[in-house]
Amino acid sequence: MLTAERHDYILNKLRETGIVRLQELVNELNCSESTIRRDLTYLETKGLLKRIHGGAKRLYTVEEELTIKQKSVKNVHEKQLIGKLAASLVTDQDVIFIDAGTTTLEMIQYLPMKKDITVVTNGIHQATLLTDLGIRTYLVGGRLKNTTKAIIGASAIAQIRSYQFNKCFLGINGIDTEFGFTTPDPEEAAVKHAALRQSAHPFFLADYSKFEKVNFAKVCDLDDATIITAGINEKNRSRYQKFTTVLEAKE
Amino acid sequence: MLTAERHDYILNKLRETGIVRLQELVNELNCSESTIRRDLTYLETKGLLKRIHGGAKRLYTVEEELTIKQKSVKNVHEKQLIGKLAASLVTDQDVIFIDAGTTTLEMIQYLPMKKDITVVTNGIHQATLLTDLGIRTYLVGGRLKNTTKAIIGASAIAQIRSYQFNKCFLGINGIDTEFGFTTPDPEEAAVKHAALRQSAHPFFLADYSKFEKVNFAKVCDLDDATIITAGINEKNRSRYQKFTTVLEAKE
DNA sequence: GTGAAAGCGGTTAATTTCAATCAAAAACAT
DNA sequence: ATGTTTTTGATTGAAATTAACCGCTTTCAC
Repeated sequence: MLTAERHDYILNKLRETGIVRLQELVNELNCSESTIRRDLTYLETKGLLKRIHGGAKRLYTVEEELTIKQKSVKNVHEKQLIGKLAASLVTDQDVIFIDAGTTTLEMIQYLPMKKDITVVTNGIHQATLLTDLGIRTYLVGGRLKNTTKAIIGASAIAQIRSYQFNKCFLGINGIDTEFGFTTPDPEEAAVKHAALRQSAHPFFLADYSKFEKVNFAKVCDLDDATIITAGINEKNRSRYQKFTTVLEAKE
Repeated sequence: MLTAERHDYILNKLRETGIVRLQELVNELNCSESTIRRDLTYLETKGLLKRIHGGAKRLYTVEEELTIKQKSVKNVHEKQLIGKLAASLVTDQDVIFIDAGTTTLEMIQYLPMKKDITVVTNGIHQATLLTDLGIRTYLVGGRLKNTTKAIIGASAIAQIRSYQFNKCFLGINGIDTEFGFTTPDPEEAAVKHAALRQSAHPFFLADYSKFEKVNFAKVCDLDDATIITAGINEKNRSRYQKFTTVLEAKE
């Protein structure tokens, strides 16, 4: 039994049942407790499951319980640096897409210097803030997702397809050399993908915690977009620069 | 039975029934009283439920947030009465449109009793509140108007035209026997008109201060929709009842 | 009121699960 | 074949989880 085989087995079982017991896995996979423990620990560092006493569970439910406000507390400083750098890339006359999410929210406050821009967004909070700042704002229509306050669904994607953007700024949950850019919700991934395809210059905004993580739904490959980050360690910087452009925001 | 499994079970049951009894859980989960007690205590510290004598209940953070938002609004009491009456007109399986504006906002808090409804809205605040209450919500896309946080424009109208509503609930600024329903912004009037045309039963929500007023842009004639109001005086009631149905909300 | 029943929090001891360590086994490169 | 790295399985004491028990408070019927 190969390591990767066990990992697949565990993830598949998790996807079906939502929860797995360590002892069950020991029986079903015919290996020792230690091995399963190691597997679970590894898969947790990759962000693919959540370990619990006696086994592991899918983190989709956990993801839901975190509200936007709780999330926005994390890595605020890095996100502000990223936001500042991202906003500096926007020039006059630009038509840009800004994704829902906490990281992209940070860039909006730095936008007003750019007098004449048009912004399309699928985030409620983004839209509110943008109009408050007097920026010409279009909100994409469609179904509203409760947890992230993002507009998703076929209608949203159809609308995005009818626009052309100079740049788009997307949030992302996981960045991995093998699996590319990933996010937990397939519908959100589809929206991001649509925006990306309509953009001349697509950017992903991601603080250091997003690297070496994999989520359920893939948006695109690493070389399809530029990464804007901050607080990244030396190892990850050199590793990911081989695959795509990595812009690092500093003080 | 793993800890996390029990927690999920408890929270799900709570979400459905609103209240759980400790002894019920002991039977259903096959574990001791102490264990359930510990679970409930833990979940309470996490802010996921409220312990009560004999079990636990769901907590409504949403209602508390409501009271904060309501402060800067005029004629709150009348608007609440109107909102309650309007919500009572919504039945299971309905697909309804709710307009942007403060009056329509009041009706949303009374909606959750209606289990299975779908709501389309052009108001940012409406959309946020609706999803918080767990109602299936679609936001119309288009340009976002700064002052009222309403979505307007050709794209919004085109989207509304692609839906069919059982009912629509619209706010309005002026009601007059001669000029009908009017509002200051022609673009908002156009959105209201579009929603009205797609609805089997259109309603206008208006407190007493809106009668005998005329604004710039006309939405439709008096007999095109039903009026839901409160605090109206005797003279206006008899006058407007000649033209259309007037529902009056009382204590 | 009064007593019985139900519910409460805290303590305890037994059991299960955990992380860390180490040595054997397997895979790999030279 | 030899040495090196990776993977695995067994063992350990520590930590977490559990059911059962205790004395106390609340609730309810009479």
